[in-house]
Amino acid sequence: MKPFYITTAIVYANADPHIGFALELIYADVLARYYRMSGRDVRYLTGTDEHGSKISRKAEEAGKEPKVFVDEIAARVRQLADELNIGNDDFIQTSEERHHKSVEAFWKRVDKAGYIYKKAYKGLYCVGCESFKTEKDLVDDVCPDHKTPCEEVEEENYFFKLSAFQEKLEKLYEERPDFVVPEAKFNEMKQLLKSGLEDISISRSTKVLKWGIPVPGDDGQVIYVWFDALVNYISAIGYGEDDEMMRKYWPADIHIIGKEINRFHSVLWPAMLMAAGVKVPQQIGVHGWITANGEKMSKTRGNVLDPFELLSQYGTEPLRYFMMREIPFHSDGDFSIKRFEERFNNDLANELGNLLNRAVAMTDRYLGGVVPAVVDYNVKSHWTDYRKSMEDLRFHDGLAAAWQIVRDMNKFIDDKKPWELGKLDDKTEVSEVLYTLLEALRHVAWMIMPVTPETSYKIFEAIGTSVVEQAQMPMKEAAIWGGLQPGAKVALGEQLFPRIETKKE
RNA sequence: CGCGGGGUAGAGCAGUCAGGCAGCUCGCCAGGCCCAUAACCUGGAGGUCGUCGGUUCAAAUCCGACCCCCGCAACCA
Repeated sequence: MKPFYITTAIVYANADPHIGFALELIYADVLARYYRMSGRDVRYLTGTDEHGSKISRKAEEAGKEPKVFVDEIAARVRQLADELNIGNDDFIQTSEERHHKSVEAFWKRVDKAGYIYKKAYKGLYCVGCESFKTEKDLVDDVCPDHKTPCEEVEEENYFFKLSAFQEKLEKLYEERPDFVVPEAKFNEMKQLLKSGLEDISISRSTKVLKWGIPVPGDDGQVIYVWFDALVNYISAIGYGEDDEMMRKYWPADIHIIGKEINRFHSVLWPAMLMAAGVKVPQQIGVHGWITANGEKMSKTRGNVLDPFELLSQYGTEPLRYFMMREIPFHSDGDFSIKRFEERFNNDLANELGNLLNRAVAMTDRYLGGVVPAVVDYNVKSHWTDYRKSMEDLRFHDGLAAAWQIVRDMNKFIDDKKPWELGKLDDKTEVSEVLYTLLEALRHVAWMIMPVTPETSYKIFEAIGTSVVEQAQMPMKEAAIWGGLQPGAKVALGEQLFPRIETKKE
C-alpha cells in the first residue's frame, strides 16, 4: 500500500505562529498518528511560506535580511511543533534551495505545456494586499483593508491560464465527490467554479518585489507567492529532482488546510498540477477556525490566544485533548479558559484519571497487584464507532467513543461494588471485575493514543503492560478483547491529571 | 435579488438529508456510595425546537414567507 502522505498548509512567516496553526498541526498529527497506529507507513509534512512583499517589508522594518528574518520565524514554528509533540517527518521552508529547484522545474513544465503567457497589466496596486485592485474595490480611493492609497502600476506580468481548466475542474469535482471535505466547503468551491475562472498573474516585477524565486529565464520578475508556495507539497518529496521519491508519496492523501485558503487548494492547485501533468491530491480537508470566548480572534480586538502561553500553563496533552474534543474539524469551535478547565477536570481528571486510579488501587489492594485472568466483554461496537469517526476526521466523536468506555466502567464499578467483593475469601468475582477495568483501560489508551500519546503510555505502564509491548501488535489485534496479559504487575503511579483548582468568578 | 453557515433547557451542541415519545455534555438541586483525584453512581427541575403560515393521522424535521446572529467576497491559521 502506498504510504499515507499528509500535509498541513505552510504557515506564512511574517509573525509568531498563531493558535490556529497549532490547531492545524494537531489535526494533521492526530490523523497521521491514527494511520501509523493502524499500520500504514505515513509521511507528514509541514513548513513555512516565506516569500512575498509582506515578509520583505516586515524584515525591513526589523532591520534584517529577509532570509534571516524568515529563519527566525521558521525556528519558532519548529519550536511550536516540538512543544505540541507533532510527529512531522519533514519541515520545508520555501526559501530553501530544494524548493527553488522544484519550483523552477515546475514553472518550466507548465510553461512548456503552454499555460503561461506574458501580458502588460496596468492597475492600482495595493502593497498591503499584494494585489491589484479595481476601482470598485476601493473605498474613498483607499484600500478598504489597509486604509492606504493604491499605487498606479504598469508592468508586464506572466499569467497562468487558469481559465483553461474550467471544464477539467468541473469534471474532477464530478468524479470525486469527496475531493473537498466537508461538503459545505466543497459546495462553495463548486459555486466559485460556476461563476467562471479568470487567468491570474503569477509574477511580480523585481522593481516592486525582490524577495522571491526568479522567473526562469527572466531575472526581471519573481514568482507570485501562491504559485511558489503550493509547490511545497511536491518540492518536499523531490519534484524534478528525485522521481522515485515522488512516485512513492505522490499523490498526497490529504492536504489539511484552513477555510480561508480553500480556493487556492481546491481550484488553483489542482489546475496547476494538471497544467504540469502531475496527479492531483486525493483530498482537501478544510477545517474551521477557533474563536476566543465566542468572538473572532483578531489583533485589533486584542483577543488573540498565544499557543506558547497555553502550552506552558496547561501542558501539551491537555491542550491537544481539548482542541480535538471541543473543536470539530468540520466547523468552527470556541476556546475559553472556563470551558478548558471544565473539560480538563471532568474528562481527564475525574473520569479517566480517577478511573485508572480506582482500577489500579483496587488491584493492588485485593489482588496483590497482579492482573487477573481474562473475562469477556464486548468492545467491538466502540471500536467500530471509533474507527469510522477518526477516518471521517470527526476526532471529537472518536474521543467520545473512547469516553463511552470510560463512563461505562465508572458505572460498572458502582454496580459491581468490588470493594465488597474484595473482602471475600473467594477472589473470583473481584478478579473478573478488575480484569474488565484494566483491559478496558488498555482499549481506551489505544483509542486516545493519536491525541494524547504520552497519556496512553502512562496508562499502559500503570495497568501492567508497556508501549513497547503494545506497539508490537497492530491496531486490529489490539482491538480484540483480552490483550492484557494476566500475571503482570500493575503499577500505581502518580495521578494522571491532578485537578485544576478553578478560579472563583 | 452576491455566497455560505447558524438560531433546539442557564451554557455548548446532536437530531433535520430518509417526518413517528425532544436527546447528549457541562452547570444547578436532591439522594446513594465509600474503591478512587471533595472524585464516582442514581434521580430531578429546566425547552411554545427564531417567527408566521401551509402540507400531513403526525412537523425540530417537508413546503412558503419573514426576523435575527456569524462568516466569506482571490493571500487573517
